Amino acid sequence: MTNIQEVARVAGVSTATVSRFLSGQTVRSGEAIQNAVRTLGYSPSVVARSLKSGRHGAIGVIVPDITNPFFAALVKGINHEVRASGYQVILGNSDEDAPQEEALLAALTQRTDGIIIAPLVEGDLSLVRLEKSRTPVVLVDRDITFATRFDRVLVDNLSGSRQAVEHLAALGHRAIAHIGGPLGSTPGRARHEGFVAAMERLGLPVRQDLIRISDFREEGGRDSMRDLWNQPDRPTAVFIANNLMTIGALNALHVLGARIPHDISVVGFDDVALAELLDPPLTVIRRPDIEQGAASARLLLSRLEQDFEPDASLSQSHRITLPVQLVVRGSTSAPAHREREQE
Amino acid sequence: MTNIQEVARVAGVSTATVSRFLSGQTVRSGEAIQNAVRTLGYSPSVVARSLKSGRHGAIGVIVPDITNPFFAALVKGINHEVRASGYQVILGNSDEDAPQEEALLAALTQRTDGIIIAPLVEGDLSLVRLEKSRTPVVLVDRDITFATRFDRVLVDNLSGSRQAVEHLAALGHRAIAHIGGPLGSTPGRARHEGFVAAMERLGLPVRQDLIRISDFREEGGRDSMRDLWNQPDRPTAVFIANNLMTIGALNALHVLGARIPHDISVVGFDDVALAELLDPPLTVIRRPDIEQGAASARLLLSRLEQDFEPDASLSQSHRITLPVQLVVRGSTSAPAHREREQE
DNA sequence: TCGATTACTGTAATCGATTACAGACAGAGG
DNA sequence: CCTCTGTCTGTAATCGATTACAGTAATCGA
Repeated sequence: MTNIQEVARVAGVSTATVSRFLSGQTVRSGEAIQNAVRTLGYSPSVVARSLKSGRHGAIGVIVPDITNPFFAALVKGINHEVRASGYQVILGNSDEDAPQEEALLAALTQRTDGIIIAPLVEGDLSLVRLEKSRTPVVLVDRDITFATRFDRVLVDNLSGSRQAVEHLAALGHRAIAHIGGPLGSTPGRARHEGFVAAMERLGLPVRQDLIRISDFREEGGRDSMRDLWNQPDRPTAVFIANNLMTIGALNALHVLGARIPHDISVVGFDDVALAELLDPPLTVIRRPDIEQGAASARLLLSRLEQDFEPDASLSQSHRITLPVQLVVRGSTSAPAHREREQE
Repeated sequence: MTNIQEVARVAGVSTATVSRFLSGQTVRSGEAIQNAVRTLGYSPSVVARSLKSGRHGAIGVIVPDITNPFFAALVKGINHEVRASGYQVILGNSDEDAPQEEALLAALTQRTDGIIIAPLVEGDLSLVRLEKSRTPVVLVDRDITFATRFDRVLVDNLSGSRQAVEHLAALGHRAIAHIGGPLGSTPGRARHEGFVAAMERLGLPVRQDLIRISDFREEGGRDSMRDLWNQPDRPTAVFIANNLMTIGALNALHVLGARIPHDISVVGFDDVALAELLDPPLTVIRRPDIEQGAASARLLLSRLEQDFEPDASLSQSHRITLPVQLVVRGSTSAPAHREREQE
């Protein structure tokens, strides 16, 4: 790799002059430097530059599982927003493993100017440590109360659960089940709370035997669904708190030979690819996934610009909540007549 | 951020001693240094380290579209393999944009020790430039003949096409259509060639009116399928060269009201999520996507280790071809009796 | 007791770019 | 002709870690 000394030598000037020319100042021997740069194929070392300046020209993104279409879409939104700004996006995949997430966090705080993360565990020590540093951080889908320094980009989980329950209730369902995510995580907790609140508001029974708290994974959804189905007093509808568990539940129902929506209506949180081509097409709560990424990126970028004028660093942390939307397809209908016996 | 000087000062030794202690050498005041490191919360700057050493402890991965499940799986496989080695994975998404890919390549060659890439354009100038550098490179899905320095990890496209055609032919199809990818790309070219070769070997007519060369995207698949369907002399089966085009084609057939497999049998290349829950379940050529990522990572890592012993750098570039496998589900069957009229 | 060996330590150069500082030089104004 | 101003330039310090080199002290054997 050619370095700035080489360029200076060839152009017959000092390295300071080359550096100044490259940063846009007018110098006498600009043309000679230009030529030297071209013939040598010189481009400045980003490593040396960031050692001197402390800035990396990159932002870090940490997700638990890049094969989850939601996170892929999130990353796409981030990328799209960051592209014009000249920053690099460095993506880390923690594989849902807390130690690995911590390692990623440590590595990326050293290589980037700011981080977008959907942390696995909300009370994590590494987050506490992170808050003490002055790295700008945007949390996705996590409404952590103690971390007031962090910006947060959420979706309206409560509204999503309410829309799902109201839709099912309007169709005549009373025995509505819920497969939820971990209550230690914001989406798990909020969607569960939203479900319970909506049921109560509509005067429907909140039956603990129809609520399964699972893990946001496909296997968890499968097992919970099988479990619910094998109950003596089966639900006529189920609201499932994320995409992967919905897929698992659909698989379970398929294997069990259940007819959707005749035997059971299904509403999932998060749209899934091919939802329209499924048998039947899946009714879901859809969230603006790409937009959620874009909003996170905008927040982070604005904070990075802000960092240049340090007096503004007192500014409050932002908290954005994006709306979600019920998309009715074929997996929900009025309950079959079996429901009448129960009334 | 505390630096090594600070640690040296607190421990009462020189920076050289601290550095030596941290790299595992035995020093007299190890305990004092240990304490200083702990109380100061010191961790060495990776930026300074890579400026000095020229190594970054990171590998770069560039994909055209992270929301394509194949690339997401590829990245997962890479991550999984790299995890133990202590390297970071830095992922770049070119969004199928050549200038952005080139910018990513330039940025990542500066920040990483080696690159795994599935380039957009095979004859790209930036690839030629890359070959002249001595950055280790692994190409995924691209069998570029001029770039002999690069390792390559491919799948057996020819075999995949053959398996698809033989399956359809065995069911009795003769009017088999093909929706292909760009012939300038290895997968597009090889799958098309494999299709033609298999048809000829079985004595089936290769009808140009049933071949559409498209772009590997969902819209391309949709348009091509609609086009094929609206022909006077429709095919009874179609083999589609990748996942996204298959999804597009399924959408088109859904909108057109075609019944699968009664009206038309469908085989896709690349498995798709939920394939089993589709109506009907989709028959596909499945490739080992995660394994393809893992193999790429192994190749790159071994080359990075090799770099320590420079005499071995003469070693040949590797070329790995992974097998693919036909997965028969419900979207293929014998052609309906309309076929008889044509015979 | 002396020289040789071993085991450790500190000084200072180095990686490549940026930038504070001071010096050089031209042109303007008195 | 002298001084002052403005514009450009080079020298050298700096970012934080690594490491060649030289030096010191302790230990061992003769």
